[in-house]
Amino acid sequence: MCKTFSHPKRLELIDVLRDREMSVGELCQKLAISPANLSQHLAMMRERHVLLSRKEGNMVYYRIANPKLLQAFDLLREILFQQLRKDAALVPGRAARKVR
Amino acid sequence: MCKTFSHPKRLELIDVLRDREMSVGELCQKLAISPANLSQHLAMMRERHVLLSRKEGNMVYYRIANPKLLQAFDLLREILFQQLRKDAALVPGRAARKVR
DNA sequence: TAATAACTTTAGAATATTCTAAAGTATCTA
DNA sequence: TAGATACTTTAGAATATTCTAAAGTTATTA
Repeated sequence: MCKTFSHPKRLELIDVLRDREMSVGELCQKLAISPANLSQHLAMMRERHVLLSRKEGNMVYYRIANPKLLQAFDLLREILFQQLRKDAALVPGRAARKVR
Repeated sequence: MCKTFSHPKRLELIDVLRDREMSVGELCQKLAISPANLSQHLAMMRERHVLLSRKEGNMVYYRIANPKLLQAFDLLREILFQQLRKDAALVPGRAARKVR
């Protein structure tokens, strides 16, 4: 499952699907990626139960399978921001500036 | 940072370091992996601020940099177990058995 | 101070992932 | 029903990751 998170476009995918499901066409535009390549990423995330898909007529809609995934990602994001604040504090010219 | 999680030995590393720091030698035994290879994984995780290291005499001790990482992993683990329960419920012969 | 122990680094071979282009499958519309 | 739309699949080339073996550090011990 964690392999699903090791590609920037796939992380973007999770972020973009955070609030609502989207069709492959929409995702294709948002991510600026070829349909074939997008479809491969989507298939892989679906097989690993990270995304769910639903077909409606001509179009296929994808959504995040489990809301806990978003909770986990919010925690990881917090870690990242904490780290960025620490790193910024170490840059001499900006040591005094509080990054909030 | 998420690339850090895309290799089974690195996930094992996080799991093994959950409760306490460990020396490279100890980790090498626990994970059954060559020192050189382990050192590469450790270096990569340290550079990405997932692990911290501390040198004491001859030995180097590694630990998890941020406890929130463990929270995030517990959430992912829950997702995985929820999924396993769903999958088990779909196997005909075991449909009636409650997996708890 | 020479030898050893505990790690790390480097280079390159082995392996895995990712992307592109072309062909394929449903579904819809004129 | 022919063509178009929306997406998927396949094959293989391009790229990235991982591992192994050998050499390199640093600290300890005889």
